[in-house]
Amino acid sequence: MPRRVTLKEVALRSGVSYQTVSKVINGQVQVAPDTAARIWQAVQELNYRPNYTARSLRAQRSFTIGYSWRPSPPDQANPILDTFLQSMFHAAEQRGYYLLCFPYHSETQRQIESYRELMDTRRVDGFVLSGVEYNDPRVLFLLEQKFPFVAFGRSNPELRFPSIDVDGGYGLRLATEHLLSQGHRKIAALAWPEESRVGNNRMEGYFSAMRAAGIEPLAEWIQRGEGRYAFGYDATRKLLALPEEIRPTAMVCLNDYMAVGAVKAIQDAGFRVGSQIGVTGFDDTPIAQYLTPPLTSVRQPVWEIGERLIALLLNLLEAKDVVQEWETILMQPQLVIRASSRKVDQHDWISEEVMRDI
Amino acid sequence: MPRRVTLKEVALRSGVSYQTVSKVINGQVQVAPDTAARIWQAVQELNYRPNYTARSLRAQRSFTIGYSWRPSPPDQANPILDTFLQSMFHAAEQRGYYLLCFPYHSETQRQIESYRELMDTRRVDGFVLSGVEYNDPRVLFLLEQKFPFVAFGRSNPELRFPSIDVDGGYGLRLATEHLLSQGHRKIAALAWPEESRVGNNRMEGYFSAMRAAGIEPLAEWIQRGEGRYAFGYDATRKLLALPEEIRPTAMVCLNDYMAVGAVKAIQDAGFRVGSQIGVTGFDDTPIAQYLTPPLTSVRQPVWEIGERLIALLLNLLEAKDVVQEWETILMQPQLVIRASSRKVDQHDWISEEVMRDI
DNA sequence: ACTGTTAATGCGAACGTTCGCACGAACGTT
DNA sequence: AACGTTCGTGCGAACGTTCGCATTAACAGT
Repeated sequence: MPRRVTLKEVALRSGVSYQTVSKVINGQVQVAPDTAARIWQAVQELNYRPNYTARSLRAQRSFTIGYSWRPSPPDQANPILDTFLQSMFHAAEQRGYYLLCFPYHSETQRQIESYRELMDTRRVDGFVLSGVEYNDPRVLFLLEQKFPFVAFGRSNPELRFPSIDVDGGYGLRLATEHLLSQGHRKIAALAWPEESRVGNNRMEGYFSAMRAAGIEPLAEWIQRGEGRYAFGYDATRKLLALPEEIRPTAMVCLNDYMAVGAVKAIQDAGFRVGSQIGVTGFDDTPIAQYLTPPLTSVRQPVWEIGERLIALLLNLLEAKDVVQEWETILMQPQLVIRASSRKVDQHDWISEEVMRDI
Repeated sequence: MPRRVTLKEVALRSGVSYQTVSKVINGQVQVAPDTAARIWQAVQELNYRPNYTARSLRAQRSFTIGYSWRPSPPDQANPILDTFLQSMFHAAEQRGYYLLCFPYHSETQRQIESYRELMDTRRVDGFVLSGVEYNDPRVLFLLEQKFPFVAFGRSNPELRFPSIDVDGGYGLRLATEHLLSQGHRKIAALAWPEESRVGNNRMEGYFSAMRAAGIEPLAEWIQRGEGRYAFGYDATRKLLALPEEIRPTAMVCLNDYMAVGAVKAIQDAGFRVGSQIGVTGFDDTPIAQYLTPPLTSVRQPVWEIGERLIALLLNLLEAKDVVQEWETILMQPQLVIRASSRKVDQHDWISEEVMRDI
């Protein structure tokens, strides 16, 4: 590990004071052309780079952003994590920042302690939050401390902070309208518990699309539970056991895992997914397109969200004075239509799939 | 954003010099009991925390570890990323370190530049690498610069650096032996190109298990290509088109995506997966257990790998003097047996699955 | 009472930057 | 020739720590 080159060494070599070197490098002053040339040459030859720590100490800024997220259970991977992280790294790097990632603690006390530690020791200049919920303790804490942050997701409407969210309602409206267009009228929904902010946003789209089509969803059609495979399977069995006249012929699911469970339950009950019973998921999990049948799902513009979150935060950090009023930026997801929601016959989508692969 | 509390303010409040406060906090000197009490009280009251940047500048260490990884294509998510990152964050936090994550650039020049930037500016004390290959440019660069790092994965045997790898050969041996135990003799392999170091390690397990059973694998059985769904599908069609006497009745796949493609091809060809043709994957992708039939796969001890990598690196950083000779630590994966490789009849595993879900 | 030892604390310097101000030289203006 | 301006450069200080050494006070041993 070669010893570091400092400003003083560059200065010595180019025959000026080290402060002058600093100013030339940062373009803060005009110097004689040959002085500048000597300095730049020395910088090249010695391969000088300013020590980030010293610069931070002086500037009282760390040029670092903190990010932590709730890990997904091992059987239910987060399909957007990789893309989301990379998009933030890229956006940050372009403006000279890096992301510091730190562990997620589930106990509130311990969690807040992590954030406090990083801000009090001045390791980070701001935070990115994700998965915020109603009365999120991190949001309350950071607002109280007046520490800069942005969030992926909304919280209580009265809490004002810069955030970006996917318009989940729009996504579910797309899915519901698509199923309606396939001729379905009795459409069920596999949803999350009522405390879920994200879940409620998405369900609004389902309700509004149904009502716009003149259909009032029955209470029996709304199944709420943990968003997992097992719940999707069980809930769908219940739905299929309803009397013929109110038995759903399609279902929208708030995530892909529930949808996969639903597909399995439908197949086990002897129905055909797509041609008989339509199913849509949410998230467009990587495996969704490889399922049998391929799953229709809602895809979020993840890369763009990451980029815009970082831009938002850095503008906040670098703004001198302005105190803004912040609104949530809503981004529109996209419906990826595959065979699980289309009323084409089974042979049809199989050959299509085969053709694409050959 | 409340202004920071410094050592001097604590000193003022407790009536000693700020240097003494520093020493007491770091436990470097013995002081009179009441002095210590006054200092600790002031620390409490003012909620003092040492400025990390100043400490780093003085210590010439950043207490930060850099990590970057090749992003997975959006249709083929990395199933272990979340767990791997969290395990490293936790291990690092316990010893007062954090992880700085930075973008992955595919052009070698640009990529090395990222590493150089972080080490030259002293932003990180060391790196974690993953997915290293033969003659990995990052490895060569860091070795040449004598900059501390550890790696997840092996490179050329003559390059010595601390690393941990999964014994992929062992994993494939387990899978192959399991298929042999189910009565299969003609077992094919869906593999990566010959340049793949990881692929070759895994294939050794296949070859050794086959030969130990007295079977010399036919060249036709080894299909090499990109580890994706489409390749798995195509390669399996070719395998199934072989003449009856050498047509494989089972196949091991070097990852789950190829295995999913293989399953589809087998089903399209009218065979039953599991009871007729056995399939195993690798990685235990989260969705593997929800497929039809559930996929037998090889699971890596990801959490432990992350923890041990960090421990290895921190020991390296904090070791005063010792120059060690480093060997690769091999960790053993685990075979998760599901219906895709078992010769039970179809009804059998369906009811088993249903029972678990109810 | 004087010295030697130990315990408790203070002081100055350093880590590598950036920033504001001052200083001298060169230049054009009256 | 004297005077303001501009240009190019240097100097001292500061950011908040930690570290080694110096200093003082207290105390025991002769």
